[in-house]
Amino acid sequence: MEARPSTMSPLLKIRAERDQMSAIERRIADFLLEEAHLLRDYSSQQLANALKISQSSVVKFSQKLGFKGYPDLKYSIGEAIARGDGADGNGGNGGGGEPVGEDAHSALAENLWYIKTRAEQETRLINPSTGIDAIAGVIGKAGKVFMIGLGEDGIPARAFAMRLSMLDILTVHHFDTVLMTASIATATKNDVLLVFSEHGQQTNLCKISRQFRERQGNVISVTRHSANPLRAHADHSLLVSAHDERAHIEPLIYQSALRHLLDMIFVLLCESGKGRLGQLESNLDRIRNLMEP
Amino acid sequence: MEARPSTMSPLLKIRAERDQMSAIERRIADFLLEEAHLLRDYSSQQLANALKISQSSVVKFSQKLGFKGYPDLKYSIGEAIARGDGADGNGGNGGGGEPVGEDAHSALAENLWYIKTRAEQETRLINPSTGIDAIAGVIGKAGKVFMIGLGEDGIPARAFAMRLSMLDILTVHHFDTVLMTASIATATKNDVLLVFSEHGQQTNLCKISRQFRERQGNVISVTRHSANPLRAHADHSLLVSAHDERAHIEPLIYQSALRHLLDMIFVLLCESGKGRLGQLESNLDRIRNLMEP
DNA sequence: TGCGTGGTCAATAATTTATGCTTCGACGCA
DNA sequence: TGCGTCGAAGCATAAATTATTGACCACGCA
Repeated sequence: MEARPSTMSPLLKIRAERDQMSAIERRIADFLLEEAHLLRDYSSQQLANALKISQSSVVKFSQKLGFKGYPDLKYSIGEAIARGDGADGNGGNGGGGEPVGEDAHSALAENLWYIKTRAEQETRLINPSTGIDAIAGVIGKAGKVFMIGLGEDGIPARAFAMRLSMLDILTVHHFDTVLMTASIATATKNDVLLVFSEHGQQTNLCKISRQFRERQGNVISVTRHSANPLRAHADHSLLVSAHDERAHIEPLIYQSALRHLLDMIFVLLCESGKGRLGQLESNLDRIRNLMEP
Repeated sequence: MEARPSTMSPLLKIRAERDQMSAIERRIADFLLEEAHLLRDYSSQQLANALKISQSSVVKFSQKLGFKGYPDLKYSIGEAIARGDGADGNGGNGGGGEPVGEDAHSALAENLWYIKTRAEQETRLINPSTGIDAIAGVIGKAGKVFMIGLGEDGIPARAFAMRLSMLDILTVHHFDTVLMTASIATATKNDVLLVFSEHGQQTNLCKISRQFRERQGNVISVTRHSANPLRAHADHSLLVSAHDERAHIEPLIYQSALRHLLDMIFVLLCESGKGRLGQLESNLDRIRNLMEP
């Protein structure tokens, strides 16, 4: 049993999991995020009353998050508030110790980076390290790696595909379900399919995943941390948590957090020995030769 | 009755009152002052056992100090510890930075993020905000925006192109110098060309830039912060600073810093009024419609 | 010695939390 | 469409924790 949700702010964790929650759980989560400071005088029963739900739901909520029970959650949130963590949006710069930028641009840049940092932390929390290892292992041992991502999801897919190619991992990348359907006809047991889809709702991608699994391939989904059919069809899944109320900001931080996750896996692959780094070096050399002279 | 012992740290209060306490109370006080961090997993009964006293003494102790009861005291001490208050005497980690992650993965992830953060800061420093404004202005007013980037440089180019399209900015993106050469035949005065090239050494890209300028277009180079020919041929330039001795890491942070820079520009464009956000919204809606039903 | 006071504890009442069981609704699959 | 499975929510209740009560003891003082 996991003793406690790491040393990280429980509020961060709650935000991270929020998407994957049921309606009632979300009610609790929102209350905690908004009104955390009121929690001190709330018993689980009172909290349940305030939200018009049953007391047991509150307890189960706490346990699902990895706390021993409601009092443990409450205690932990108390700590977080005292620390100035989370909750207030971007408020008192609590953690980083960065000096505040003097001009508008610096402020904007810092703020954006701060949000990205939070998303990265949330994302880290929801991807168990055993899962990441497993995924790195599967990719490292794969025969062929197939990748697909539509629209904006195609970008990280392509970036990751390039990276893998540099490690001499045979990678096939498509922007297109039709081409991909054709490609996976050649898939066999040791192959891997990475499916990128922020919301995981495309039925076409689900179909492709199913076909791929019928051929004994390993499917890895890469989606937002929400319940979604794509994830359900996958052997492994990578999850991303990234939130901002502004619709034009959210995609930026989604991509940033995802990128970091993939970077992690790339680094793990690089450092998994087996001369990966040597392969990378020689590929870089060849590219340099091609470009410069 | 005093609802709560003011806002003063409970540990201070305990120390203050310690001298006027009975022997047993003093036992409790000392334990709390010394071992406050253990309190989290102690119920009033357990604490009593540990001190070989009765549970009711613990409760009465709490109430005497002005707390509603034992849980209230416990909560309050939890806050105090989180705040770094009193107790530990030597001030521990000075109150600054983040706690170090517990497992290898967290450490790796945090370290990588730290390096990215540094690169972002460096990058911010070398791009004058006037330059960024100018570039955002040029793009915002452009007729067509052309983009090119070869190999890995194609990825941020493509990502940025997608973003601009969402703002109803007409964008043409190529991975290929040949196609690009053809495309820019249509370029005119208000058009913009963004050239992505980490090292800025490709002569083909320089040529394209030159041709583009001959047609009165605006050329923006996106390169590393080094003296390079591409930059020399551009009207504006975006610069990226990203360093790491490990060859497999450096590209990651280069991309990250670059991405952030482009994100900044995107946000500036979004917030430059003129109904940009509205356009973005409606584009997002249309995409959602296309994907889901 | 006898009395009042303050402190402690064991027993128990009250409250709070955790769990088992049941029902309900969503979803995948045939 | 219908069926089976699964998870989520609530109710009832068991378990635990916490708060209170009253008895007992030690001590100071008249």
